[in-house]
This record gives sequence, C-alpha cells and structure tokens, in this order.
Amino acid sequence: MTEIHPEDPVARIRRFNRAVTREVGVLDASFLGRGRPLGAARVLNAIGRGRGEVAAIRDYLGLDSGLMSRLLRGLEAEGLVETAADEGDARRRVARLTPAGEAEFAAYEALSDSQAAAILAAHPKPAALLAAMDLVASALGRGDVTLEEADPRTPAARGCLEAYYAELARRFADGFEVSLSRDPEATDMIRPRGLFLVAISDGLPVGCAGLKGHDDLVEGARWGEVKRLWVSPSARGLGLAGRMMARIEVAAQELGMARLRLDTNSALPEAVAMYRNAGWTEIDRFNDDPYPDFFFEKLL
Amino acid sequence: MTEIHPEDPVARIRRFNRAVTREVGVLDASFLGRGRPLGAARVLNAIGRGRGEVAAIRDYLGLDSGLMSRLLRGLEAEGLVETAADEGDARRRVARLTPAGEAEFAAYEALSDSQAAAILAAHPKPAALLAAMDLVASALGRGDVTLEEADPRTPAARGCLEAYYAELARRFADGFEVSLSRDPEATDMIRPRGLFLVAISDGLPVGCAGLKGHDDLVEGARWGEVKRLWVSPSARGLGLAGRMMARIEVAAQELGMARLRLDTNSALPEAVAMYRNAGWTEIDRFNDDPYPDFFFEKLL
DNA sequence: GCAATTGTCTGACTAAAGTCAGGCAAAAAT
DNA sequence: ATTTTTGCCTGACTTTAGTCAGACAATTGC
Repeated sequence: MTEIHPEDPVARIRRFNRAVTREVGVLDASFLGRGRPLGAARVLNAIGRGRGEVAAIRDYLGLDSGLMSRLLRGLEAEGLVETAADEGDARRRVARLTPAGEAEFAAYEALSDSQAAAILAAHPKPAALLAAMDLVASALGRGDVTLEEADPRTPAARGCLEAYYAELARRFADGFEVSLSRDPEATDMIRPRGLFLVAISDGLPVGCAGLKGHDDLVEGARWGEVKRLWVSPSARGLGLAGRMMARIEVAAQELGMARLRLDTNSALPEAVAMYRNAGWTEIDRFNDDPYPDFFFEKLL
Repeated sequence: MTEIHPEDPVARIRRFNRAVTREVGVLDASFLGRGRPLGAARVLNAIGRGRGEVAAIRDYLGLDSGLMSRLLRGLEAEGLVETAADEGDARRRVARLTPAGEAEFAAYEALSDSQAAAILAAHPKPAALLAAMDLVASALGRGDVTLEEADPRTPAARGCLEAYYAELARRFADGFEVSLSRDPEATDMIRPRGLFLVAISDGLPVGCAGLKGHDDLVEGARWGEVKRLWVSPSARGLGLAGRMMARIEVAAQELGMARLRLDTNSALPEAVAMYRNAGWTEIDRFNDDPYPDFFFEKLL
C-alpha cells in the first residue's frame, strides 16, 4: 500500500476520494437492495423528490432521451409511475408516483435514512462530522448554490437568522441579544417593501440577506437598508456574500430605491473589508441601534 | 427541491452523500477519459497500487472470478500486465505491470493528482477542507485502520511523532521541546528490544505508539515503557488508542515483559482518563523527565 | 398556413458488467 | 495413492446502460 505523507495535501484528497468512492456504493446501497437496477431507482427517486417533468429528470440525471423513455416505461409497467401530458404543452409529459410508487419511494427513503443514522450513531463527535461533511459538500458542489427569495419567517430563513444571531453573540465582546437590536419587521423584508434572500446549496440553507424598505425619503428618494447578511462557515469563501449583495442591489433598483445603507460592527472585520471593496462609503451613524459601530452607504 | 432544516443531521448527511455521489463521478473521471472501461482501469490501478495476487484484487474490487480473469486477459492483450504463477503455490497467479503498464498507471495517477490539485486550488481555505475530508474519510472508512509495526525513523512514523510533539507544544502551558524530554532511542523501540506501531488508514498515518524496552529489572522481571501514544484529531474516538495499547500489551508479553509503565501529563485529561479506564494504576514518579506529572503502571 | 422546431417515443443496435456451469492443474487431506 | 479442495480459467449466457436514426404529434415562427 502506498503511504501518504501528512504534508502532501494532494495525496490526502485522493485518499478522501478513495474512501468516499468505495463508501458511496454503500451509502447509496439504498438504490440497490430492492431488486431494481440503479437507473430505474434513480428515476423513481427523482420523481419522488418532486421532479415531475420528464425533461427535468433527464437533465438532472444526465440521461439520453431514449433511455429515459424506456426507464419510465419500465416503472409504468411495474405500476409505480403514471405519466400524463403537460397541460399547456401537450408535447411534454409529466410523471407522477402512483400510491404503489409512493410506497416504494418511501421504502428507499427509509433505507437511506437509516444508513445515514447508522453512520452518525457510530461516530463519537457527530457535530464535527456533520460540519466537516457540510464543508466538503459545499466545496465539491460549489457552483450549485442558488439564491431564492423567501419569507423571513419560513424555517429555512429562521435557521439562517438564528445561526447569524448565535455567531454575533459569540463574536461581540458583550454578546448579542436580538430583542435589544433594531430587528426589522418581516413584512419590511418582503416585496413590495423589501426582500429576503436565502442561499440554498443542494437543499441546505447556507446563507441569507435581507433588504428592508424605509418610508422616509433621503434627498427626495426612497432608500433601503441591507440587514442580516450571513454566510454559513461551511460555505465561506465561495463569493456568496457578493452574489447576494448583487441580487439585492438589482432588486433595490426594481423597487425604486436610489440608495442603500447598512450598519455593521468592527468585530466583523471581514464584513467591513468586503463593503469597502464593493464600493460602499462609510457614513455617519444613521440609527440608534446599540450594536453597530460602522455605517455604510451606496448610491445605485 | 426538498428543503433541509439545519437541525436535521440525517438530512445533512444525505445531502453530503448526494453531493459526493454526483461529484465522485467527476473525481474518479481519471478512470475514464483514457479509453478504457472502468473495470479494466480499476484492475490496472489496483495492480499499480501494489496489489499483485489475483485473489487479493478480486476481493478488493468485489469481482466475480470469471470477470476478473477476463479483465486481466484484456490488460495482458494490451501489453500492460504480465501474470505468472506464484512461487510456492502454483495455483495462484500474481500480476505485475509491464513497463507500458507502469506508464499507463502513471498517466492515471497524474490525471488524478491534477484533478485533486484543482479542487484544492479552487478552495479559499485548503487546510480546513483537508481536515474536513480527513475526518469524513476516517469516519466512513472506520473499520479500515490497520496497525503496522514500523521503524520509528521511517517517514510515516516521523510524521506522526512530529504531529505529536506539535500537539504537546500547543497543549502544555510552557510548551514542549523534544530535546529536553527523555526521547527514546529508535533502537529501543524495535524488536527484540521494543516495538513501534503506526496506524494506517487507507495509506494515511493517523496514529502511533511505541514500546520501549528497559534493561533493568523491576521485582526481578523485565519491564517496558509505553511512549509516544498519539492519535490524529481526524481519527479520534474510533477506539484506535485502545487497539494500539492492546497490541502493545500482547507484544510486551511476547518480549518477556511482566510490567508496563508510562508517564503522561494532566494537560492531557482524555489520556489520563483512558489509562484509568484501561486498568492502569497510578504510581510514583519513576523517571526524571521534566514534562510528565502523572505515572501509571500495569501488570501483565 | 406552412415550415421549422421541440419533446417524446420506438426499434435496432453496441459495450460493459456480471452470472453460472463446468474444466483443469496444483495442493491438501485422507 | 486416492480423493477432495482450491484457484484460476473458459464458454455461454443475461442484464444494464447507453447510442443513434428516425417517427410522430404538438408547438412556434414567419
């Protein structure tokens, strides 16, 4: 067996790849063990996971249209799937699970869950394992983070906000308590008044940013405030903050805002540096929130 | 797309699996792109990686003996591999790469290396990524850690020892300097005087332990000292320390020792706790090393 | 209204992977 | 010395995955 010197990072990655390659067979053994070939199982799972349009499945799984058609036919013959023409465009077909298909999908899900739970239960430090998996997954799936508008009261948004508050509490010398801060009303961060973005990487929320609309005018024009900009540690360095800010700037213009402002704190030096680099100028305090000590503005 | 609540660890693992499943195809694309089917490429790589016996390859890759035979024959026809009967048991066959096979194997290795390097280069925090990959790989490949006897001067052993010294320097309030400590002679930790173990997980050294033989007798019998017991952070909690200690105890008996001793430090509470739980009893100081403040003994 | 395009399906392939039943020689057991 | 077992090989399969050319209907562009 070749030996890997600890100082050789390339070799370490390759070791990781080998471990994962071998293990993924086991991890995805849920796809096997139910007497169905991998291809059919993958299609069944894609449908169960909410992908209905045949074209979307084909694209997601990277299948040829002929093969796709045949796999679908096989699942139909088994009575697990029904297809119907898309209303609106009868060339497209939409697949749906039958009750038997739902049951089969649930069986795959249960298998997969129990395997994941077994790995977790066997590990002495599940939290560290999860954090490491998140980081690796984010690094591997780097391009796949999507930004979605969401109500800040949805679970995904709340999860991000709570992680954000927890991080502030950790990093501010005197802690952080939301109720003492100027916490924006959710409705101020929903169109048409504002906006709330959640960054999603393969289903997991990994960041958020809010745009709060204000009613008063500054120099005769509407303005907005950037709030709750946060990126999960597992997804830092991928340029997510920049992407979210860009989306917010575009949206702010759509909403008729001429000016953006934000406040932040010197205990978050990477944030301060980012604002400076992104064309924000430091201004005087514009609110009475007790926590911030840096104030920025950007004209659109 | 299903949303994953951050508090649901099972869902997070499954997300990781998906990310990895999809990516592993890419990671192992080195196996493709050279005009050879996956099966043949895997066999070629297994041989290049030092697995010679046909049975061992078959076992490692999980192949049927008929299929294995055919793949081997294909590689022979390409002039990449030669097989010969095992000396000693002419039923077994041993495969070896020809020079052309070596070149082909090297090409796979280079492809794989450059892909790994590209991932690394694209990541903002390579060290964190590597640590996370190590941890995940150790968790997934948990059963696969092998203990090997090694000369403490080999690179794998030196890597572990340096990591061990660095950790002591970090954890002792006043640092740690090997030259001030009672550093055993390498020959005292080699049979027949002693023993040095390195724990290897898929090629990466993840732990070590030494048994130093002493010449003086205690109560009329030979004794040994356990030194340099260390487990990499990425592999902690897998019970490796216990496995290494068990191996050392067996070896100590083989070497005619009736008693084991060791010293440690209260700055390493998990080590102290482990010794207590493993049947060691605290004794008085038995050496003049400046660093330890706890001394243990175990009768065999 | 007609041609071009799009989305799916079918038939006719190929390549790869895997299974199974023996065959044969070497080694081990009796 | 014989039987049995072991390790590998071969031939004759099957299944899965994947490709390609064309058929066909619905839709879009002009």
